[in-house]
Amino acid sequence: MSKPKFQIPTGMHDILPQDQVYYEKILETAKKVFSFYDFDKIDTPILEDANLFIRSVGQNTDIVEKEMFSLKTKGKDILSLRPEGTASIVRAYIEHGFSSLPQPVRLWYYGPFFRYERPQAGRFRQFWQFGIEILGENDPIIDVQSILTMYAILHDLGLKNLMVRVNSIGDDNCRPLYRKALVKFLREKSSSLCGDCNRRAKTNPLRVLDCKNEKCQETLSQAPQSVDFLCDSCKNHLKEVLEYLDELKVPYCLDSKLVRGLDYYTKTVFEIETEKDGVRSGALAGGGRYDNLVKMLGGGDIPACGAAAGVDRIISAMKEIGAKVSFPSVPEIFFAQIGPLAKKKSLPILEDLRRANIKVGEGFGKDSLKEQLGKASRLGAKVVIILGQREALNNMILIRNMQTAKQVEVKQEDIIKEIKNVLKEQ
RNA sequence: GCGGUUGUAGUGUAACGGUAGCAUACCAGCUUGUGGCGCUGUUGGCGUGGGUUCGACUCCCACCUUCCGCUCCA
Repeated sequence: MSKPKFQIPTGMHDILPQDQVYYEKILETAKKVFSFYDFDKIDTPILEDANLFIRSVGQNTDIVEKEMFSLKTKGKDILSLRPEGTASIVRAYIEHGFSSLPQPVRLWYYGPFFRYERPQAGRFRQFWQFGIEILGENDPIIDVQSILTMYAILHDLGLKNLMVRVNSIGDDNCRPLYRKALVKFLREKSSSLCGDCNRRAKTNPLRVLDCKNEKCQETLSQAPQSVDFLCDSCKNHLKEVLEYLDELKVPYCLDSKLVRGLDYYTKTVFEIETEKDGVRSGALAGGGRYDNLVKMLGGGDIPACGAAAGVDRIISAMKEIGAKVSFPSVPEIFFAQIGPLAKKKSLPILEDLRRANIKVGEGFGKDSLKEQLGKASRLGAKVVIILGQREALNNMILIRNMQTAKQVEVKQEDIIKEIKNVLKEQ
């Protein structure tokens, strides 16, 4: 009979113990910033009604067209593994009547997201994101707070050469005008654009601007720019955003070609990446304003703004620059036991140590003292406490200093006190 | 979805159309109450399925997987 062989599904990965420190470090850093800016945590389910994403992210986006993991329940509902966070949070905002809370409502989240794509650098089918949403306020300072919150976290993680790219894609008043002008331009230049661009010119013209093809970029450098078409209110909004950014001295640039692949954005859009000598990392975080989404999903006329960051990508960036993360502390104390009676008494003693908040390792499963001391040594323990048959009978216990190889015998009831003394001396 | 790339013990790596080595880790010993080393030994592998062949880890095909690029995004 052959052994069954299971493999992790495409694009998924195990987060092994040695990588957990990175995830913890990022979460911890993010939490500090979130707490300072008064964000509250929210968790939403990993599965949602597929239509929630189709409505919000957009029917014609790649995410919806080909990247959703969907399934049908026994009740015939179509559910999808969440491909992003904003839609669920807006749903929760509406469903729980958050509009009756003091506005704006500031929320943060952290968790796994899923997109059915071909895996490649910084891209997986299950990936981790943290993000924020600020709902119920349309002041441009909120946009800048979203940017700043993400920037601060990346900065605090030690990432260098961060660059914020900002753009405005207008609103329902002015975007159609821009779109029209762009389509006209694309049609005129269609012979000097690649096939992909021509296809996208029809389905989602704004995204032609993203094309990586050099020849297309050359042509597109003369394309109309969205900022030139903004209506007065959008223009002012952008102007204020940039003014706040100037005050902050955050490195940023206005990138007229920055458009995002989700349909719900209005006005401000942004991405944060690292950029050194013209080499760009690709987005580590991104977001923008979405003033129409709450209404689109059945809520009130609530403006909002948000951002999300890719944890896996941040980790690659951290590893590239050799960012320091602290590894979990190894126990300084090791417990060794000899003989059946001592072994029986060992668990209660360990419990006493745990209650006294003393971290201690053990070598149960290895019964020879030699092996246990070997393990203690390899772990780097400074002190080993030894309970043998003799000590167990006399209610005594040995404390061995691993550096000096000296050991003393103390009463079992004094073990906590004695250990604390020894640790103090270290 | 398209293009390229990858697949040999847990990990890292060899070789060959004819019985798969090496290193490291793990486990067990080195006489049973005292140290990381050392020595000895054991366990464990050709991604899957077909085809060619007397014989395939090796050649061919398909699929799966890995990584990279396109698409797109975090």
